[in-house]
Amino acid sequence: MPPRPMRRRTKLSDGIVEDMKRLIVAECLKPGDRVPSEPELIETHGCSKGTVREALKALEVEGLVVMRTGPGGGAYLADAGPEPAARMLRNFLHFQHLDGKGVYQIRKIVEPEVAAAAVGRLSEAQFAQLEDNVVACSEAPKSEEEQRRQRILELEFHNILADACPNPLLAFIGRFLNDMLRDLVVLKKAYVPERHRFGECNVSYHRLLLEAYRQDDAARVRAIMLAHMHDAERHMTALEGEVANSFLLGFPRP
Amino acid sequence: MPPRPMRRRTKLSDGIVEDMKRLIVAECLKPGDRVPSEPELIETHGCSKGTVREALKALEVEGLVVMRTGPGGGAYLADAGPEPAARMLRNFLHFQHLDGKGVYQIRKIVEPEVAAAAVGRLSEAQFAQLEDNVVACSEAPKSEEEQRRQRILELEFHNILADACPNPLLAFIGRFLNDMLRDLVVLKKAYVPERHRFGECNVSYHRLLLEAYRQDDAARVRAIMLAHMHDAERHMTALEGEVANSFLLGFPRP
DNA sequence: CCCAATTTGTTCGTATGTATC
DNA sequence: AGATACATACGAACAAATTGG
Repeated sequence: MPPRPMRRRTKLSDGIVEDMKRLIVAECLKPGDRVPSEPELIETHGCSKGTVREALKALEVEGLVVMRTGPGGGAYLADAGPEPAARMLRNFLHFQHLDGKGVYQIRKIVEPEVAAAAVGRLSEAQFAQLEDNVVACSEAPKSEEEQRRQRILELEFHNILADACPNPLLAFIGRFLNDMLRDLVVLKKAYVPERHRFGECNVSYHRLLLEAYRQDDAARVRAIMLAHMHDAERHMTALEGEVANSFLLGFPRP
Repeated sequence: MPPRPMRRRTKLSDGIVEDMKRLIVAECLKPGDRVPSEPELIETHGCSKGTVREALKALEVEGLVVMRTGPGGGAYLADAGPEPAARMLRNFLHFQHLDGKGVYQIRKIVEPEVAAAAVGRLSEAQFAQLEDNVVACSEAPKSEEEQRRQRILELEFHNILADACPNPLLAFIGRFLNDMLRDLVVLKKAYVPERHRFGECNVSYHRLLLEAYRQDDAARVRAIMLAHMHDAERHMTALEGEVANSFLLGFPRP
């Protein structure tokens, strides 16, 4: 009786992926650690090179490993950063429809929480970044392109706050929303004077936030951010024509 | 001048993945549509089977395509459900540390918003599901195992509300948090009588919610849910020993 | 700077399973 | 039932990249 007449329902490579994940948790592997190389996996799983390559590819797409060539190369555990999760979330939203109103429905509740959580956790370097950001956003834009870059800079202000947020999932959500808005802003041709007023409002809110942060006043930070979000939503919905419904390709990176 | 002497920096399969994504957005492909099959991709990209298989595998992991064997088989576009994004988010959180307190920090702001957004959008079938859920959770559990299943059922109550939430991203976050808590509950040995009181509190909140939903009272729904979350957090933190720090393996599906 | 070793990246040929007609 | 079309898997080879002597 042959040992392997068992009908297989799942793909071989999926089983290898499962085994690798189990190995990672079982051995408490940390980022930078080596995981079994192609020849080793071929031996341990008794399958061919192409199959283990598919499994490694899957883990690579999930952001769990990075592959390196050459001696000492192979698959190394990579701490899955936020990028793969954000990419999948964009894939998911590509087939849904999420408009600017939907983004702000979440942002209005998330950003105040992120901002409040960052109180007392801002390093001197981050304070400096925030101040630089405010002054850079205060300068009058000389061109439409410059105005667009300022708008992206304004979003960067919020990302700095997310950096200081100790809750990793909350920070992820905040950053994801910011990136989403950044994607929208490049695809939108807004009425320029209107956008100028928008920018002036934003930077004034940012100044107020900075002041409240210096006083470690969490309640005030939260209140200012909430007002900021309501105001931004108002501007956004006033400007918005339609929304980008293709998040599939990654965001344009500057 | 040959068309392809360009030095390649990225893997061949990654380029194919990019091309496929561009094709999807360019042709406005919808779920169920066919994408080029292995032989076609071999032809169009001038590479071998193994390479296109890696590319297809990557798209499969991202949840963008499903593969079918047999005649008429091949790669078909699948509307990327929430599962791949949730999986990646778990990968990400595996290397961070997120405790129950962190989960509830987000849940306290997300669930009231989800609940309020569901007001006026519950179908009759969903009302029936919610009512069935409440009565199922009202019965006194006869065993610890049954109590555990009731706790999972209570989370299902919130997932039904997320189903009725029209904001896809907000619903995703709510469901993700629920799944996370479901993962925690199976890994935790809680003090049984304490958990019993916990369950009674939960179901009474659910009853209040159901009542407010019948009256389409969004403000009351939001207020009840907020109180519910605060109460649940209190119970949770009282019960919690440690937290699962390995979300890598998928959630156990009942 | 080149050479050699090591490991991934890629190709081809072939065989098998599976679903459709 | 048989033929067809496609994914799945195996194995052997070669190419490219990286490291260290």
